[in-house]
Amino acid sequence: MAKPALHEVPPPAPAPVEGVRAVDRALVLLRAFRDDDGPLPLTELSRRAGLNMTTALRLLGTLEGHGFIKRLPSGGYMLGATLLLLGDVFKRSLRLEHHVMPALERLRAESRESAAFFVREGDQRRCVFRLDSPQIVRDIAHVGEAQPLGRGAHGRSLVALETGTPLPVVTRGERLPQIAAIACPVLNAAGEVAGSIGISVPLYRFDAEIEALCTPLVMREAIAMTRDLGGDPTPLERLRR
Amino acid sequence: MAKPALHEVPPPAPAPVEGVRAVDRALVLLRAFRDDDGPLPLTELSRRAGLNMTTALRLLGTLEGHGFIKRLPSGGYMLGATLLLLGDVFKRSLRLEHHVMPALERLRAESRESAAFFVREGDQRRCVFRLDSPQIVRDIAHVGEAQPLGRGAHGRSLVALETGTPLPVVTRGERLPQIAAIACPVLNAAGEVAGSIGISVPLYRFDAEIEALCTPLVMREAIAMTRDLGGDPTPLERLRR
DNA sequence: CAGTCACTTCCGTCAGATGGAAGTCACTTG
DNA sequence: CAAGTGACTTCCATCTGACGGAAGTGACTG
Repeated sequence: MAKPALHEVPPPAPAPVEGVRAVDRALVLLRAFRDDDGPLPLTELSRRAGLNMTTALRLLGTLEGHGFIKRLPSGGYMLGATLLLLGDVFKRSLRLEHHVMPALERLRAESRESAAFFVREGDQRRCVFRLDSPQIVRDIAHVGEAQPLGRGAHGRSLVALETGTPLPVVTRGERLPQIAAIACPVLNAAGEVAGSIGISVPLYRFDAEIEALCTPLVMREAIAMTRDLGGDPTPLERLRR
Repeated sequence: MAKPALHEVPPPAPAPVEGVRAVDRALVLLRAFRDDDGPLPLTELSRRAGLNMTTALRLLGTLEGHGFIKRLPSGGYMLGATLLLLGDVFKRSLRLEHHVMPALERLRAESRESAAFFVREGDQRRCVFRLDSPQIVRDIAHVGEAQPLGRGAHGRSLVALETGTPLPVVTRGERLPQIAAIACPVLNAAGEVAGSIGISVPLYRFDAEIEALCTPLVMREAIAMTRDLGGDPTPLERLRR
Protein backbone atom coordinates (compact mmCIF):
# COMPACT_ATOMS: atom_id res chain seq x y z
CA MET A 1 0.00 0.00 0.00
CA ALA A 2 1.37 3.41 -0.97
CA LYS A 3 2.24 5.87 1.77
CA PRO A 4 -0.32 8.68 2.09
CA ALA A 5 2.26 11.49 1.80
CA LEU A 6 -0.12 14.02 3.28
CA HIS A 7 2.43 16.73 3.87
CA GLU A 8 4.01 18.98 1.27
CA VAL A 9 7.60 18.69 2.43
CA PRO A 10 9.19 15.40 1.39
CA PRO A 11 11.42 13.48 3.84
CA PRO A 12 14.33 15.83 3.08
CA ALA A 13 17.47 13.75 2.72
CA PRO A 14 17.99 12.24 6.21
CA ALA A 15 21.47 13.81 6.08
CA PRO A 16 24.38 11.81 4.71
CA VAL A 17 26.48 12.51 7.78
CA GLU A 18 28.06 10.04 10.15
CA GLY A 19 29.24 10.31 13.71
CA VAL A 20 27.86 9.99 17.19
CA ARG A 21 24.37 8.81 16.41
CA ALA A 22 22.40 10.67 19.05
CA VAL A 23 24.14 13.95 18.23
CA ASP A 24 23.78 13.36 14.52
CA ARG A 25 20.06 12.94 14.93
CA ALA A 26 19.70 15.96 17.18
CA LEU A 27 21.41 18.13 14.58
CA VAL A 28 19.18 16.75 11.84
CA LEU A 29 16.23 17.80 13.98
CA LEU A 30 17.55 21.36 14.18
CA ARG A 31 18.16 21.49 10.47
CA ALA A 32 14.66 20.22 9.82
CA PHE A 33 13.48 23.80 10.39
CA ARG A 34 13.41 25.54 7.05
CA ASP A 35 12.88 29.11 6.01
CA ASP A 36 10.01 30.54 7.90
CA ASP A 37 7.81 27.63 8.74
CA GLY A 38 6.26 28.40 12.09
CA PRO A 39 5.96 26.03 15.05
CA LEU A 40 6.24 22.39 13.97
CA PRO A 41 4.43 19.57 15.77
CA LEU A 42 6.36 16.56 17.01
CA THR A 43 4.87 14.34 14.33
CA GLU A 44 6.09 16.54 11.51
CA LEU A 45 9.53 16.98 13.01
CA SER A 46 10.11 13.29 13.56
CA ARG A 47 8.88 12.65 10.04
CA ARG A 48 11.24 15.22 8.53
CA ALA A 49 14.19 13.91 10.51
CA GLY A 50 13.26 10.29 9.86
CA LEU A 51 13.12 9.49 13.56
CA ASN A 52 10.93 7.44 15.82
CA MET A 53 8.63 9.83 17.70
CA THR A 54 9.93 8.65 21.04
CA THR A 55 13.49 9.36 20.01
CA ALA A 56 12.62 12.77 18.59
CA LEU A 57 10.80 13.69 21.79
CA ARG A 58 13.79 12.76 23.92
CA LEU A 59 16.25 14.64 21.74
CA LEU A 60 14.03 17.72 21.57
CA GLY A 61 13.89 17.71 25.35
CA THR A 62 17.66 17.84 25.52
CA LEU A 63 17.87 20.54 22.86
CA GLU A 64 15.29 22.55 24.76
CA GLY A 65 17.35 22.33 27.93
CA HIS A 66 20.11 24.27 26.17
CA GLY A 67 17.83 26.77 24.46
CA PHE A 68 18.38 25.38 20.98
CA ILE A 69 14.69 24.57 20.79
CA LYS A 70 11.75 26.45 22.25
CA ARG A 71 8.64 24.55 23.08
CA LEU A 72 5.50 26.60 22.77
CA PRO A 73 2.85 26.37 25.49
CA SER A 74 0.34 25.99 22.69
CA GLY A 75 2.18 22.92 21.44
CA GLY A 76 4.74 22.71 18.69
CA TYR A 77 8.44 23.34 18.57
CA MET A 78 10.47 26.27 17.30
CA LEU A 79 14.15 27.07 17.10
CA GLY A 80 15.48 28.60 20.31
CA ALA A 81 17.31 31.78 21.18
CA THR A 82 20.68 30.11 21.80
CA LEU A 83 20.96 29.87 18.02
CA LEU A 84 20.63 33.65 17.79
CA LEU A 85 23.42 33.99 20.30
CA LEU A 86 25.76 31.50 18.65
CA GLY A 87 25.02 32.83 15.18
CA ASP A 88 26.13 36.20 16.43
CA VAL A 89 29.25 34.79 18.06
CA PHE A 90 30.04 33.17 14.73
CA LYS A 91 29.68 36.47 12.90
CA ARG A 92 31.85 38.28 15.36
CA SER A 93 34.48 35.56 15.17
CA LEU A 94 35.01 36.57 11.55
CA ARG A 95 36.08 39.96 12.90
CA LEU A 96 34.65 41.66 9.85
CA GLU A 97 31.32 43.01 11.02
CA HIS A 98 32.72 46.29 12.22
CA HIS A 99 34.07 47.08 8.77
CA VAL A 100 31.43 45.43 6.63
CA MET A 101 28.19 46.85 7.96
CA PRO A 102 29.07 50.54 7.57
CA ALA A 103 30.27 49.86 4.03
CA LEU A 104 27.06 48.02 3.14
CA GLU A 105 25.05 50.87 4.60
CA ARG A 106 26.84 53.38 2.42
CA LEU A 107 26.37 51.22 -0.67
CA ARG A 108 22.69 50.78 -0.04
CA ALA A 109 22.12 54.45 0.75
CA GLU A 110 23.87 55.67 -2.38
CA SER A 111 22.54 53.05 -4.79
CA ARG A 112 19.13 52.32 -3.26
CA GLU A 113 19.81 48.67 -4.11
CA SER A 114 20.62 45.58 -2.01
CA ALA A 115 24.19 45.24 -0.76
CA ALA A 116 25.89 42.06 0.45
CA PHE A 117 29.19 40.63 1.61
CA PHE A 118 30.31 37.07 0.85
CA VAL A 119 33.17 34.97 2.19
CA ARG A 120 34.79 32.01 0.55
CA GLU A 121 34.32 28.67 2.21
CA GLY A 122 36.21 25.92 0.43
CA ASP A 123 34.73 25.63 -3.03
CA GLN A 124 31.65 27.57 -2.07
CA ARG A 125 30.82 31.08 -1.06
CA ARG A 126 28.50 32.17 1.70
CA CYS A 127 26.50 35.34 2.23
CA VAL A 128 27.45 36.58 5.68
CA PHE A 129 26.08 40.12 5.74
CA ARG A 130 23.31 41.66 3.72
CA LEU A 131 21.14 44.75 3.60
CA ASP A 132 17.98 44.71 1.49
CA SER A 133 17.17 47.42 -1.01
CA PRO A 134 14.71 50.04 0.28
CA GLN A 135 12.73 49.66 -2.95
CA ILE A 136 9.61 47.56 -3.14
CA VAL A 137 10.84 45.31 -5.94
CA ARG A 138 14.06 43.64 -4.85
CA ASP A 139 15.74 40.28 -4.89
CA ILE A 140 15.29 37.92 -1.99
CA ALA A 141 18.34 36.34 -0.37
CA HIS A 142 19.16 35.19 3.10
CA VAL A 143 22.22 35.54 5.24
CA GLY A 144 23.91 32.19 5.76
CA GLU A 145 23.11 30.74 2.37
CA ALA A 146 25.87 28.96 0.48
CA GLN A 147 26.29 29.33 -3.28
CA PRO A 148 28.75 28.05 -5.86
CA LEU A 149 32.10 29.69 -6.52
CA GLY A 150 32.85 30.85 -10.04
CA ARG A 151 29.25 31.69 -10.92
CA GLY A 152 27.56 34.99 -10.20
CA ALA A 153 29.29 38.28 -9.54
CA HIS A 154 30.48 37.40 -6.04
CA GLY A 155 31.38 33.89 -7.15
CA ARG A 156 33.68 35.33 -9.81
CA SER A 157 34.91 38.15 -7.63
CA LEU A 158 36.20 35.81 -4.92
CA VAL A 159 38.51 34.14 -7.44
CA ALA A 160 39.20 37.22 -9.57
CA LEU A 161 42.83 37.50 -8.43
CA GLU A 162 43.48 33.94 -9.58
CA THR A 163 41.62 34.26 -12.88
CA GLY A 164 42.62 37.85 -13.68
CA THR A 165 38.99 38.92 -14.11
CA PRO A 166 38.63 42.71 -14.54
CA LEU A 167 37.17 44.46 -11.51
CA PRO A 168 34.57 45.10 -10.47
CA VAL A 169 32.89 41.97 -11.75
CA VAL A 170 29.56 42.75 -13.43
CA THR A 171 27.07 39.99 -14.25
CA ARG A 172 23.59 40.10 -15.78
CA GLY A 173 21.33 37.17 -15.08
CA GLU A 174 24.24 34.78 -14.72
CA ARG A 175 23.37 32.75 -11.66
CA LEU A 176 19.84 34.02 -11.23
CA PRO A 177 18.10 34.95 -14.48
CA GLN A 178 16.48 38.14 -13.21
CA ILE A 179 19.35 39.63 -11.22
CA ALA A 180 22.35 41.73 -12.17
CA ALA A 181 25.18 42.22 -9.74
CA ILE A 182 28.43 44.10 -9.25
CA ALA A 183 31.11 42.74 -6.92
CA CYS A 184 34.73 43.27 -5.96
CA PRO A 185 37.02 41.31 -3.65
CA VAL A 186 38.33 42.73 -0.37
CA LEU A 187 41.86 41.87 0.79
CA ASN A 188 43.16 41.51 4.32
CA ALA A 189 46.51 42.40 5.84
CA ALA A 190 47.97 39.08 4.65
CA GLY A 191 47.01 39.89 1.06
CA GLU A 192 44.40 37.11 1.08
CA VAL A 193 40.87 37.55 -0.18
CA ALA A 194 38.85 38.34 2.96
CA GLY A 195 35.56 38.38 1.09
CA SER A 196 33.59 40.06 -1.67
CA ILE A 197 31.41 43.13 -1.41
CA GLY A 198 28.81 44.20 -3.90
CA ILE A 199 25.39 45.32 -5.01
CA SER A 200 22.59 43.32 -6.62
CA VAL A 201 19.89 44.86 -8.79
CA PRO A 202 16.75 43.42 -10.40
CA LEU A 203 17.75 43.03 -14.05
CA TYR A 204 14.83 45.07 -15.39
CA ARG A 205 16.14 48.27 -13.86
CA PHE A 206 19.84 47.61 -14.44
CA ASP A 207 20.51 50.16 -17.19
CA ALA A 208 23.67 52.04 -18.17
CA GLU A 209 22.88 54.74 -15.68
CA ILE A 210 22.64 52.53 -12.61
CA GLU A 211 25.71 50.61 -13.70
CA ALA A 212 27.68 53.84 -14.05
CA LEU A 213 26.50 54.83 -10.60
CA CYS A 214 27.24 51.56 -8.82
CA THR A 215 30.51 50.46 -10.36
CA PRO A 216 32.64 53.15 -8.70
CA LEU A 217 30.74 52.76 -5.42
CA VAL A 218 31.63 49.08 -5.18
CA MET A 219 35.26 49.70 -6.09
CA ARG A 220 35.50 52.53 -3.59
CA GLU A 221 34.16 50.41 -0.74
CA ALA A 222 36.29 47.38 -1.63
CA ILE A 223 39.42 49.52 -1.62
CA ALA A 224 38.41 51.34 1.57
CA MET A 225 37.66 48.10 3.40
CA THR A 226 40.91 46.56 2.21
CA ARG A 227 42.73 49.54 3.73
CA ASP A 228 40.63 49.27 6.92
CA LEU A 229 41.72 45.65 7.29
CA GLY A 230 45.35 46.67 6.91
CA GLY A 231 45.61 45.31 3.38
CA ASP A 232 47.14 46.73 0.22
CA PRO A 233 44.56 47.53 -2.50
CA THR A 234 47.17 47.59 -5.31
CA PRO A 235 46.14 44.16 -6.71
CA LEU A 236 42.59 45.46 -7.01
CA GLU A 237 43.68 48.65 -8.77
CA ARG A 238 45.76 46.60 -11.15
CA LEU A 239 42.70 44.60 -12.30
CA ARG A 240 40.47 47.65 -12.56
CA ARG A 241 38.61 47.52 -15.84
CA MET B 1 50.12 19.29 43.65
CA ALA B 2 47.94 22.19 42.60
CA LYS B 3 46.70 22.37 39.03
CA PRO B 4 48.59 24.96 37.00
CA ALA B 5 45.42 26.81 35.87
CA LEU B 6 47.20 28.30 32.90
CA HIS B 7 44.13 29.57 31.13
CA GLU B 8 42.08 32.61 32.06
CA VAL B 9 38.63 31.12 31.57
CA PRO B 10 37.55 28.93 34.48
CA PRO B 11 35.78 25.59 33.84
CA PRO B 12 32.51 27.42 33.17
CA ALA B 13 29.70 25.58 34.92
CA PRO B 14 29.49 22.24 33.01
CA ALA B 15 25.84 23.10 32.41
CA PRO B 16 23.16 21.91 34.82
CA VAL B 17 21.13 20.34 32.05
CA GLU B 18 20.01 16.75 31.73
CA GLY B 19 18.96 14.64 28.80
CA VAL B 20 20.54 12.47 26.17
CA ARG B 21 24.11 12.49 27.33
CA ALA B 22 25.94 12.63 24.02
CA VAL B 23 23.71 15.45 22.77
CA ASP B 24 23.98 17.29 26.04
CA ARG B 25 27.74 17.23 25.81
CA ALA B 26 27.78 18.30 22.16
CA LEU B 27 25.66 21.33 23.00
CA VAL B 28 27.94 22.21 25.90
CA LEU B 29 30.81 22.15 23.42
CA LEU B 30 29.00 24.63 21.18
CA ARG B 31 28.21 26.90 24.08
CA ALA B 32 31.83 26.80 25.18
CA PHE B 33 32.50 29.41 22.50
CA ARG B 34 32.18 32.80 24.10
CA ASP B 35 32.18 36.31 22.72
CA ASP B 36 34.87 36.68 20.20
CA ASP B 37 37.51 34.19 21.19
CA GLY B 38 39.09 32.96 18.00
CA PRO B 39 39.86 29.37 17.07
CA LEU B 40 40.04 27.13 20.14
CA PRO B 41 42.30 24.08 20.34
CA LEU B 42 40.89 20.72 21.27
CA THR B 43 42.54 20.81 24.68
CA GLU B 44 40.90 24.08 25.64
CA LEU B 45 37.51 23.02 24.35
CA SER B 46 37.48 19.72 26.19
CA ARG B 47 38.61 21.52 29.32
CA ARG B 48 35.85 24.12 29.08
CA ALA B 49 33.22 21.49 28.43
CA GLY B 50 34.61 19.18 31.10
CA LEU B 51 35.01 16.34 28.63
CA ASN B 52 37.58 13.66 27.97
CA MET B 53 39.60 14.70 24.92
CA THR B 54 38.64 11.56 23.05
CA THR B 55 34.97 12.27 23.62
CA ALA B 56 35.30 15.91 22.63
CA LEU B 57 37.11 14.94 19.44
CA ARG B 58 34.38 12.50 18.48
CA LEU B 59 31.59 14.96 19.18
CA LEU B 60 33.35 17.78 17.34
CA GLY B 61 33.66 15.50 14.33
CA THR B 62 29.91 14.98 14.30
CA LEU B 63 29.22 18.69 14.79
CA GLU B 64 31.58 19.47 11.94
CA GLY B 65 29.71 17.10 9.65
CA HIS B 66 26.63 19.30 10.01
CA GLY B 67 28.48 22.60 9.75
CA PHE B 68 27.95 23.55 13.38
CA ILE B 69 31.72 23.54 13.84
CA LYS B 70 34.42 24.52 11.39
CA ARG B 71 37.79 22.97 11.72
CA LEU B 72 40.59 25.22 10.57
CA PRO B 73 43.37 23.75 8.41
CA SER B 74 45.78 25.51 10.75
CA GLY B 75 44.32 23.58 13.67
CA GLY B 76 41.72 24.74 16.12
CA TYR B 77 37.95 24.79 16.03
CA MET B 78 35.48 27.58 15.37
CA LEU B 79 31.73 27.82 15.23
CA GLY B 80 30.34 26.89 11.82
CA ALA B 81 28.12 28.59 9.30
CA THR B 82 25.05 26.44 9.98
CA LEU B 83 24.64 28.52 13.13
CA LEU B 84 24.42 31.63 11.01
CA LEU B 85 21.73 30.00 8.95
CA LEU B 86 19.69 28.72 11.89
CA GLY B 87 20.09 31.97 13.79
CA ASP B 88 18.57 33.70 10.80
CA VAL B 89 15.74 31.17 10.51
CA PHE B 90 15.04 31.80 14.18
CA LYS B 91 14.85 35.55 13.60
CA ARG B 92 12.56 35.17 10.66
CA SER B 93 10.34 32.78 12.60
CA LEU B 94 9.49 35.70 14.88
CA ARG B 95 8.01 37.39 11.81
CA LEU B 96 9.01 40.77 13.09
CA GLU B 97 12.18 41.60 11.18
CA HIS B 98 10.39 43.23 8.30
CA HIS B 99 8.78 45.75 10.63
CA VAL B 100 11.53 46.13 13.20
CA MET B 101 14.61 46.90 11.13
CA PRO B 102 13.19 49.90 9.23
CA ALA B 103 11.93 51.33 12.52
CA LEU B 104 15.32 50.89 14.18
CA GLU B 105 16.98 52.52 11.20
CA ARG B 106 14.75 55.56 11.49
CA LEU B 107 15.36 55.79 15.23
CA ARG B 108 19.10 55.59 14.83
CA ALA B 109 19.19 58.06 11.95
CA GLU B 110 17.13 60.66 13.77
CA SER B 111 18.69 60.28 17.22
CA ARG B 112 22.25 59.27 16.28
CA GLU B 113 22.05 56.82 19.19
CA SER B 114 21.78 53.01 19.45
CA ALA B 115 18.35 51.48 18.84
CA ALA B 116 17.18 48.02 19.89
CA PHE B 117 14.18 45.73 19.98
CA PHE B 118 13.52 43.23 22.80
CA VAL B 119 11.06 40.38 23.14
CA ARG B 120 9.78 38.83 26.30
CA GLU B 121 10.80 35.29 27.01
CA GLY B 122 9.22 33.94 30.17
CA ASP B 123 10.56 36.03 33.04
CA GLN B 124 13.37 37.39 30.95
CA ARG B 125 13.75 39.64 27.97
CA ARG B 126 16.04 39.15 25.02
CA CYS B 127 17.60 41.59 22.58
CA VAL B 128 16.66 40.33 19.13
CA PHE B 129 17.53 43.27 16.87
CA ARG B 130 19.94 46.08 17.43
CA LEU B 131 21.65 48.89 15.54
CA ASP B 132 24.68 50.57 17.08
CA SER B 133 24.98 54.33 17.37
CA PRO B 134 27.12 55.94 14.66
CA GLN B 135 28.97 57.88 17.36
CA ILE B 136 32.34 56.79 18.67
CA VAL B 137 31.29 56.55 22.29
CA ARG B 138 28.41 54.15 22.59
CA ASP B 139 27.21 51.30 24.72
CA ILE B 140 28.13 47.75 23.85
CA ALA B 141 25.42 45.11 23.67
CA HIS B 142 24.93 41.98 21.66
CA VAL B 143 21.98 40.52 19.88
CA GLY B 144 20.80 37.34 21.58
CA GLU B 145 21.61 38.38 25.10
CA ALA B 146 19.04 37.76 27.81
CA GLN B 147 18.37 40.26 30.58
CA PRO B 148 15.99 40.48 33.51
CA LEU B 149 12.41 41.68 33.20
CA GLY B 150 11.34 44.60 35.36
CA ARG B 151 14.73 46.33 35.36
CA GLY B 152 15.98 48.72 32.70
CA ALA B 153 13.85 50.64 30.25
CA HIS B 154 12.97 47.65 28.06
CA GLY B 155 12.52 45.45 31.12
CA ARG B 156 9.91 47.87 32.47
CA SER B 157 8.41 48.58 29.08
CA LEU B 158 7.58 44.93 28.40
CA VAL B 159 5.40 44.82 31.54
CA ALA B 160 4.18 48.43 31.38
CA LEU B 161 0.62 47.44 30.46
CA GLU B 162 0.41 45.26 33.58
CA THR B 163 2.04 47.79 35.91
CA GLY B 164 0.52 50.95 34.44
CA THR B 165 3.94 52.54 33.95
CA PRO B 166 3.74 55.83 31.98
CA LEU B 167 5.09 55.57 28.44
CA PRO B 168 7.62 55.78 27.10
CA VAL B 169 9.67 54.35 29.94
CA VAL B 170 12.76 56.45 30.65
CA THR B 171 15.57 55.15 32.86
CA ARG B 172 18.93 56.64 33.84
CA GLY B 173 21.60 54.24 34.99
CA GLU B 174 19.08 51.76 36.27
CA ARG B 175 20.36 48.42 35.04
CA LEU B 176 23.70 49.65 33.76
CA PRO B 177 25.12 52.60 35.69
CA GLN B 178 26.34 54.57 32.67
CA ILE B 179 23.40 54.12 30.33
CA ALA B 180 20.10 55.91 29.95
CA ALA B 181 17.34 54.42 27.84
CA ILE B 182 13.90 55.13 26.46
CA ALA B 183 11.55 52.28 25.56
CA CYS B 184 7.96 51.61 24.63
CA PRO B 185 6.07 48.34 24.10
CA VAL B 186 4.73 47.29 20.71
CA LEU B 187 1.42 45.43 20.47
CA ASN B 188 0.36 42.82 17.94
CA ALA B 189 -3.01 42.13 16.35
CA ALA B 190 -4.05 40.04 19.37
CA GLY B 191 -3.39 42.99 21.69
CA GLU B 192 -0.43 41.18 23.24
CA VAL B 193 2.94 42.76 23.81
CA ALA B 194 5.00 41.77 20.76
CA GLY B 195 8.16 43.40 22.07
CA SER B 196 9.72 46.65 23.13
CA ILE B 197 11.46 49.21 20.97
CA GLY B 198 13.76 51.93 22.17
CA ILE B 199 16.95 53.95 22.22
CA SER B 200 19.92 53.76 24.58
CA VAL B 201 22.27 56.66 25.24
CA PRO B 202 25.48 56.98 27.24
CA LEU B 203 24.38 58.72 30.43
CA TYR B 204 26.92 61.55 30.13
CA ARG B 205 25.23 62.94 27.03
CA PHE B 206 21.63 62.26 28.06
CA ASP B 207 20.47 65.81 28.72
CA ALA B 208 17.04 67.43 28.51
CA GLU B 209 17.56 68.16 24.85
CA ILE B 210 18.27 64.59 23.74
CA GLU B 211 15.44 63.32 25.93
CA ALA B 212 13.02 65.79 24.33
CA LEU B 213 14.22 64.63 20.92
CA CYS B 214 14.05 60.88 21.53
CA THR B 215 10.89 60.50 23.58
CA PRO B 216 8.49 61.30 20.72
CA LEU B 217 10.59 59.27 18.26
CA VAL B 218 10.24 56.12 20.36
CA MET B 219 6.51 56.65 20.86
CA ARG B 220 6.00 57.33 17.17
CA GLU B 221 7.77 54.12 16.14
CA ALA B 222 6.04 51.99 18.78
CA ILE B 223 2.65 53.23 17.62
CA ALA B 224 3.54 52.86 13.94
CA MET B 225 4.83 49.32 14.40
CA THR B 226 1.79 48.38 16.44
CA ARG B 227 -0.35 49.54 13.52
CA ASP B 228 1.91 47.68 11.07
CA LEU B 229 1.34 44.47 13.01
CA GLY B 230 -2.41 45.01 12.86
CA GLY B 231 -2.64 46.04 16.51
CA ASP B 232 -4.51 48.83 18.21
CA PRO B 233 -2.21 51.48 19.77
CA THR B 234 -4.94 52.86 22.09
CA PRO B 235 -3.52 51.16 25.22
CA LEU B 236 -0.19 52.88 24.52
CA GLU B 237 -1.79 56.28 24.02
CA ARG B 238 -3.68 55.82 27.28
CA LEU B 239 -0.44 55.39 29.24
CA ARG B 240 1.34 58.23 27.50
CA ARG B 241 3.04 60.42 30.10
C1' DC C 1 68.31 12.89 22.07
C1' DA C 2 65.14 12.71 25.71
C1' DG C 3 61.14 15.04 27.25
C1' DT C 4 56.88 17.37 26.71
C1' DC C 5 52.68 18.50 24.78
C1' DA C 6 48.73 18.41 21.42
C1' DC C 7 46.36 15.46 19.06
C1' DT C 8 44.69 10.89 17.16
C1' DT C 9 43.59 5.83 16.86
C1' DC C 10 42.19 1.56 18.85
C1' DC C 11 39.25 -1.39 21.26
C1' DG C 12 36.92 -3.95 25.36
C1' DT C 13 33.26 -2.69 28.52
C1' DC C 14 28.80 -1.55 30.04
C1' DA C 15 26.06 2.77 30.60
C1' DG C 16 22.42 4.47 28.48
C1' DA C 17 20.03 5.33 23.94
C1' DT C 18 16.57 3.05 21.55
C1' DG C 19 11.86 1.92 19.98
C1' DG C 20 7.78 -1.10 20.70
C1' DA C 21 3.84 -1.26 23.47
C1' DA C 22 0.57 0.68 26.14
C1' DG C 23 -1.60 4.82 28.33
C1' DT C 24 -3.64 9.61 28.12
C1' DC C 25 -6.15 13.24 26.16
C1' DA C 26 -8.74 15.91 22.80
C1' DC C 27 -11.55 15.58 18.84
C1' DT C 28 -14.36 13.53 15.24
C1' DT C 29 -17.71 10.36 13.43
C1' DG C 30 -21.52 7.20 13.14
C1' DC D 1 -22.71 8.81 23.57
C1' DA D 2 -19.74 5.24 22.35
C1' DA D 3 -16.31 3.94 19.41
C1' DG D 4 -12.63 5.57 16.58
C1' DT D 5 -8.67 8.43 15.38
C1' DG D 6 -4.50 10.80 15.86
C1' DA D 7 -1.11 13.51 18.53
C1' DC D 8 1.59 13.08 22.20
C1' DT D 9 3.71 10.87 26.39
C1' DT D 10 5.51 7.24 29.64
C1' DC D 11 7.59 2.89 30.62
C1' DC D 12 10.97 -0.51 30.31
C1' DA D 13 13.65 -4.68 28.49
C1' DT D 14 17.13 -5.13 25.00
C1' DC D 15 21.54 -4.63 23.00
C1' DT D 16 23.96 -1.04 20.39
C1' DG D 17 27.19 2.11 20.16
C1' DA D 18 29.29 5.82 23.21
C1' DC D 19 32.92 5.94 26.39
C1' DG D 20 37.62 6.64 28.01
C1' DG D 21 42.12 4.41 29.13
C1' DA D 22 46.12 3.19 26.81
C1' DA D 23 49.17 3.45 23.35
C1' DG D 24 50.83 5.71 19.00
C1' DT D 25 52.24 9.87 16.14
C1' DG D 26 54.43 14.07 15.20
C1' DA D 27 56.06 18.64 16.25
C1' DC D 28 58.70 21.39 19.11
C1' DT D 29 62.13 22.42 23.06
C1' DG D 30 65.97 22.46 25.98
